[in-house]
Amino acid sequence: MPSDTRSPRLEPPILAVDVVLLGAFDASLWTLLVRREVEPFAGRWTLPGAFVAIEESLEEAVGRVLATKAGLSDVFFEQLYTFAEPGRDPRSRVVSVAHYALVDRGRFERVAGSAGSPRAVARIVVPWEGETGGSVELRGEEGESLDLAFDHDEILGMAVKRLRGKLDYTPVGYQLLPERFTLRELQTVHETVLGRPLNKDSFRRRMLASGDLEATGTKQRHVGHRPAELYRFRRRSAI
Amino acid sequence: MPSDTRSPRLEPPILAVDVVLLGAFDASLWTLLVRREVEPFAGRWTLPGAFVAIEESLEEAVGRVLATKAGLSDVFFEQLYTFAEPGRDPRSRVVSVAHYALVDRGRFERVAGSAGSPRAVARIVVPWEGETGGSVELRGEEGESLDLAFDHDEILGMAVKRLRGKLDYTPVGYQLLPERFTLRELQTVHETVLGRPLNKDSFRRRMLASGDLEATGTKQRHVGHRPAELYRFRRRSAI
DNA sequence: AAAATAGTGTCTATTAGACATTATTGG
DNA sequence: CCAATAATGTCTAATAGACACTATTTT
Repeated sequence: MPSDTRSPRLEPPILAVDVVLLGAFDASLWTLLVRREVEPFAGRWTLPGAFVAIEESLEEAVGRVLATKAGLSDVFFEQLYTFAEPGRDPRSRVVSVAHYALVDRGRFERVAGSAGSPRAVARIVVPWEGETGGSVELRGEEGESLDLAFDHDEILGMAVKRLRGKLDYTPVGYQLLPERFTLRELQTVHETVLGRPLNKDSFRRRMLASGDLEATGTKQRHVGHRPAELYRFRRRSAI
Repeated sequence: MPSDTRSPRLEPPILAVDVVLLGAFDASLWTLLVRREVEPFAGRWTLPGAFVAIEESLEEAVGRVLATKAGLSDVFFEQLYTFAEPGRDPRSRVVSVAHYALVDRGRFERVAGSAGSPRAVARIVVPWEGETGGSVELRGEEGESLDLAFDHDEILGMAVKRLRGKLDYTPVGYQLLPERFTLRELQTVHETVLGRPLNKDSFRRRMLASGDLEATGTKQRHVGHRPAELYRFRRRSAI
């Protein structure tokens, strides 16, 4: 809310949200795409998104996108970045507040399973290490390369970079797992997000020392080897 | 850019940028405020901001705010977060893309020195530790408490939190120092931002090992003690 | 019993913190 | 010479990585 009364002519942009829905399994990050029906970029793939309604908050709009395009509710998500270049949409000025959302494998695959609808899941191939950042590549079901419309490749790259950065010092990784999980599953999720192997012993110690984990007292079953303890994520108490 | 053609009625919000201009010296973070002339909140303090013009990028708008309200050019800044709650401006829906900008003490004080204009510098008092986050307090010249209009206190708190988070793993701290600086000055800036003392030896080693520093070969002068080497920030080479 | 992974214990390497010592300037 | 801070060297504590060994399940 600027107090500048001498500012240039006002621009009434269209406000939108785009959502990078992420899952982490089978040694890859995965995301949900929808096929665009209308021009421009008709027939091309995009991130799921929607225009923000009057009197609707960004969070409500994201919730609506997740419900409408993915059939999901109660999903963890966070604001990522706002994309507002004047030329990013050839029609008119569209300001998109990008978000990323995280779900566990089961929920992600249920979204993917609803065939026939104009959506797809794509495997994300990250060609850079650490938090270097940059573009990522997308592969469809047959391993074919997928191109995104608008600046959505940039949004996707930023989502991966942000997730990698947040993984170490926030409890964001738990959002990619079901309620109960083993330490090995947690490590695999971290390795998938970070794109590199982690030391098992050190990872174990670090996670158990974090205070974020609570043993459920139950173990895996029918796994063909010694079953691992199942843990639950416990929100850090204040202080 | 959503492909959802069934979305609800579109809302043409007003797009704005707000800028948290930060300096770090005298054991505090400082920020620039402007006095609001018009209703609502006439007479109250706000962050400097402006509406975004048609065909103007967010970066251009931020540059314009820094030039107009602070007389600064070539300032480091980054996008912080987008505030879009429908009720945050009582007039109409204003979506503000908040940014934070960093300058060294000299540049900050030159901004502050232009008296008479409806602006002020305020000392930021952070009542929380680490990256807990939350509100911060503002103190004017005589130590009086300053209240901000709109949700600008929330923006300010988020800027401090973000800066603390980025300090350790990005070269953002150098933006708060002039081109040449001593290791002690760098440490003082870090301590000011983080709000806690740092171990001198460990800080020295860490900074020198980072590869971000280049000794200029010149030293401080007339300092009443052994003069320290002056360093320059060197951008990390790619790879 | 064999296969496979979970979980523990211990040693080593790396990094951070503490502290003593020397170095270099202004007064 | 004295005061003050820079810069170096060394010891110790904490943390991460490596690896051996034991434990518990299914087949």
